Amino acid sequence: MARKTKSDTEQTRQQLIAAARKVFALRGVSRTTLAQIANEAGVTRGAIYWHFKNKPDLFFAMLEQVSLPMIHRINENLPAVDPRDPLRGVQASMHEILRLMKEDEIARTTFEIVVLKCEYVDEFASLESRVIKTGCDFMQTLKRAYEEAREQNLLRDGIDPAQCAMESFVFIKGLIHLWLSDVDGTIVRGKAHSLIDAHITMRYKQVLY
Amino acid sequence: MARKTKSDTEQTRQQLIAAARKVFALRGVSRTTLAQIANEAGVTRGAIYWHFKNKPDLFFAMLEQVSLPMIHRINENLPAVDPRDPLRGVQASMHEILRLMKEDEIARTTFEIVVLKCEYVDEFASLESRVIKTGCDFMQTLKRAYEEAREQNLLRDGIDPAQCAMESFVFIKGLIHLWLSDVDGTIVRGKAHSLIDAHITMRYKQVLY
DNA sequence: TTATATACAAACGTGAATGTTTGTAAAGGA
DNA sequence: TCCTTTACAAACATTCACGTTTGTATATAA
Repeated sequence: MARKTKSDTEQTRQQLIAAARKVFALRGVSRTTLAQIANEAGVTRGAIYWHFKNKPDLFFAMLEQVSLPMIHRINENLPAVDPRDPLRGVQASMHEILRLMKEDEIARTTFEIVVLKCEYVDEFASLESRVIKTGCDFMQTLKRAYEEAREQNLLRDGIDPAQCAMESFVFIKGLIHLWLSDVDGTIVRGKAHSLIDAHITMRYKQVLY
Repeated sequence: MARKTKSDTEQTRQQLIAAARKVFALRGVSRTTLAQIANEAGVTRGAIYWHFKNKPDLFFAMLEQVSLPMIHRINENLPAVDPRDPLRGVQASMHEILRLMKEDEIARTTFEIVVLKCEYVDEFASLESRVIKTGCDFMQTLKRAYEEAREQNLLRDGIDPAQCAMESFVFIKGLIHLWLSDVDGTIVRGKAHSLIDAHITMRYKQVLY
C-alpha cells in the first residue's frame, strides 16, 4: 500500500470513525466486526489497527468526537438565552437537545448507539460513569438556573431548585430515550417539543399565556 | 445422562432461565455464552438446546417470566388505590415500580438487562416495539387517571390529561434508567421517592401539606 | 539522493462459540 | 416386562472474529 500524505491519513481516520458509527448503529456495537467497519470505510482491518488499539478504543474515539463539543455547547448556552428569565434558558437548552437529535445525524446516531446499541459491560462499563458524570454537570447547570429563577421570583412556590433540577434531568433523560425508541415517530417525536413546554410551564409561578 | 421426572425437567428449565438472567446481567447478553449459562445452571449446553431454540429464545423466555405478571400488576392496581383521589393511585403505582426494583431481585436484574445489558438489534430489535407497547398501555392507564382527577377538580388548571400522562411516563422512564445507572446510589436512588412525590404534587390544583 | 519511518494491505495462526449429531440411562406407557 | 420416548451429556465439525506479523510503496527528513 502506498503511503498517504498527512491530511490523507487524518481523512482515513475520520472515515473509520464515521464508518464505525454507521455500522455500530446498524448492527449494534458487539456484533459489528472490525472487518465490517473497514469495509464500510473502504480500507482493510490493517488501517483500523494502525489508528486504534482495538474496538473499544475506536468506540470511545467515535464518542469523544461528538460528546465533548456537545456537552460544552449545551451547558455554555443555557444561561445566555435570557438573563431576565432563566426558565427560558432551561427550555431553550431542552429544545436544543431535541433539535440536535433531529437535524444533526452524527449526534443522533451517536445517541442511538449509546442508548440502544451498546451493552454497558466490561470495557464499555466505564461509559456508564461517564454518562452519569455528564448528567451531573447538566444537573448543576439546571440547578443554578432554577435558583436564579427563584431569586427572580419566577419559580412556583414550594419547589426546591435542586429537586426541580433533578426532575428536569430525569425528564430529559426519559424524553431522549423515548424519542429514540419511537422510530416511526407516532408516539413521542411529534409531541416532544410541546412536552418540554408543558414541563417548563408547570414550574412557573404565574402561568403565562 | 439419567432421565429426570417431569418436575425435575421443569426445575432444570427454571434453573436455566435464572442462570441466563444472572449471566446476562453480569456479562451482557451478547457476550454471554450458552456454555456460561449452562455452567451456571450446573448442566451442559445440551440441556439448553433441549429446552430452547437458541439464545434469543431463552432471552425472551426469561423476559416473559417477569414482564407479563409485572405489567398486569402495575396497571391493575393503579385505579384501585383510592377512588376518591386518582393522583394518589398514580403516585402509588410509581412508588410500586421503585419498590419492585429495590426489593425484587428478579425484577431488578431483568430491568437492568433490558436497559443496560442488551443491544436492540437483529433478533432483539423486536424488544423495542414490545417496550414501546407496554409503555403505551401504561400511558393509557395514566391518562384515564388524570382525566378522572380533572373531573374531580383535583388537577391543576391548564393541564391536558393526555399530555400530562405522557410527561409522567417520560418521567418514570427516565427515573428507571437513572436509578439503574446510579449503581452506588449516591445520585438518584436516595431521592427517587421524594422525586415522585414532587412530580405528583406539581399536578395538584391545591398544593397539599 | 538515499535512508528511514509511515500508512496501510495481505496473509497467518488461534481460540472460541455455535449448531448438530450421537450416545445413553432412566421414566412412563402398553 | 419390554419398548419407546425423554432429557439431557458428550463429541464433532464449522465458522468466524481477533490480534499479530509480514510485506510494500511512498512521503519525508537528512
